[in-house]
Amino acid sequence: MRSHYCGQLNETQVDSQVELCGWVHRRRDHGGVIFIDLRDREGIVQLVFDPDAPESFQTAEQVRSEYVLRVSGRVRRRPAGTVNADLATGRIEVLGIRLAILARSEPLPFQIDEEVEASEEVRLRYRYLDLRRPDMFRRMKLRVDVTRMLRNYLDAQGFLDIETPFLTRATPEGARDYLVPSRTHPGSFFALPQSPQLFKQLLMMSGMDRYYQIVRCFRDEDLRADRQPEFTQVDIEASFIDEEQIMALMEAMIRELFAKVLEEALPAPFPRISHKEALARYGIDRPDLRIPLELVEVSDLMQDVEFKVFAGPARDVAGRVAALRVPSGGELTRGQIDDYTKFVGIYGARGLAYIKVNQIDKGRDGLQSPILKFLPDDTINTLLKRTGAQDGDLIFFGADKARIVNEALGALRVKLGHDLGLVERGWRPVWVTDFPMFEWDEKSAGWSSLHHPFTAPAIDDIAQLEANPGDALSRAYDMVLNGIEIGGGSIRNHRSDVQAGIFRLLGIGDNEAAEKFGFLLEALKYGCPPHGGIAFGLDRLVMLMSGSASIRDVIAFPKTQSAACPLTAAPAAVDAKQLRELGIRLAQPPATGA
RNA sequence: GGAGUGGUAGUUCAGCUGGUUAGAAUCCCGGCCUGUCAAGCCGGUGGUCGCGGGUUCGAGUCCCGUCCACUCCGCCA
Repeated sequence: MRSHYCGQLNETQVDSQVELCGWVHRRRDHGGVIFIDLRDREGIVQLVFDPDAPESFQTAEQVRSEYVLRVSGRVRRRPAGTVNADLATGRIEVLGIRLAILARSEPLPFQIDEEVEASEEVRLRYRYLDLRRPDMFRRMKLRVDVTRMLRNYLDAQGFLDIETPFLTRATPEGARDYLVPSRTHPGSFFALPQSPQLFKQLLMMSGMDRYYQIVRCFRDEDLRADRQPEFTQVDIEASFIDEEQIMALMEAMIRELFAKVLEEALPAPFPRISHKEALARYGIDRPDLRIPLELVEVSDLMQDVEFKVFAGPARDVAGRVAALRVPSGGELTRGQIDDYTKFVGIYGARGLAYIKVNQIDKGRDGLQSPILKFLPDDTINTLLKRTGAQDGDLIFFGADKARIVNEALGALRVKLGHDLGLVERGWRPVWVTDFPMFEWDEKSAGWSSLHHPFTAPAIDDIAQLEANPGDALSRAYDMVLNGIEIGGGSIRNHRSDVQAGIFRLLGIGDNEAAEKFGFLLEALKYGCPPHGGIAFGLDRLVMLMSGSASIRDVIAFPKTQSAACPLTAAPAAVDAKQLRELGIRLAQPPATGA
């Protein structure tokens, strides 16, 4: 039916007969000559029809946008002066000899490849049309290139692609599960996996040694631009390996990925930063190193100042006072500063103090700020020195609980970086290590895992761990690229006593642990190799690599922010019969509509 | 659960402080046109102003509620 893809044609086919199939991208009817841009996934080529071939010319007159055509014709060089430099096939055209309309098309709800993009709402409703756009095809193709390269790498390293169940059991901790009712066990439910975590660990206990899977995961939590209810992980686990070996293997994989797919060189090795240092310098555990701004610790300078807003948090062990120097920030208007104050309010900050640095060699008189009168000279001098302030700068301050200061100034740092055009070009990967094992959860008044409950602690003395859970570090590591966490993993607990101790610390009683994780604790007793792994967010990785603003743009059929599919109108009510078979009765009648 | 932005022709948008018959571009339809490539020129069709209520002599515009989309906070081991 077809001899070439439209986009593959070039001058080497001149004078040869070709057969093409594709969609009518555009049609230009000059009365006596008709041009049709024929599009397939590989590109666009111009067809020409003239009245010398009356049959095909008459058919071409009927053709409309997005009709599906099959054409036989002769490739020829375009006449002088009519070459289109914007088109890959612009030096040639195909003189149409025979033309068949394979399918007609009604006018589309939106135009393909228009510079004015349709709204995402419309694009998702007609996703199959949206995917016809060359931009979207390129993204899907990039995703294919990425997964192929990752598979090749992992295969070459001896990792085995092994499938794990989608119908599994709900786990306490972690995200809300998507549940699937069991017909054969009325009243019981499967859960869709949040990740294949436990299965991949069990595979290590099975002696598979090295496992990987490119696998769908499900989490019933609220959505974001980089979060979908179903998403894809590159899930990896290996036995008899420590964190150094895993990290070396994985950053080599990502380096090779960027080198082969994007022809971009990533640093070797990736820089590393401890969780503690990341919070201190960037206020966040996934720093975007493209932004040159850093938080500066000034708690020690503010403990005895008159200004209570600073002195209070400075003296509080859980508090923090930090500064953020904005180069040339003196140019910010009062209105802009008000907007940034409003911005940090989102993160719970109650204000945003600042000092304008007009002329640094004039000391106090060269500065401008409502808080200046509260600060003694030596505090000001140390502050200026420590922040490296220069004439024309502005220094923002955050003072509150450390968590609020970090989140507010961390987010402000990123926002300022973008607003002021300070974001460096390129790729800045970083490993974040030395995470705390646990964090205190105010709501449940208990410890919870920062990573997940199967992560090994840096010390394997359970008594020591239980004595000071807040100080314990874990053997977890996150790979962060340009401020986005693209992967995270850890060395796991391979001793049942350590694992059981961690469950106790997390407030999971022995009975509950036995019921929910008994199979894991049991498996740990039968010769579990030391093991660890990592999981990459494939969607986020491809989003970054394609320069997309949302993972929806790299998923063929994504959900909206309310976790619905505009194309299929899922989720939807089901027949009463289906519910009866599952032993389910609805507490509320389904909302009627559609 | 919360904050913000948006919802007007098939599509992308404009519509001021409430005031006549809601506009533009594009798409679509018809006509002209033999070298265009976002072809051009002439003409035409196309509207539940998201939905419901309220204020008013009068609502696309103001108020209340609600739905949808997007961004963010919470949430996401």
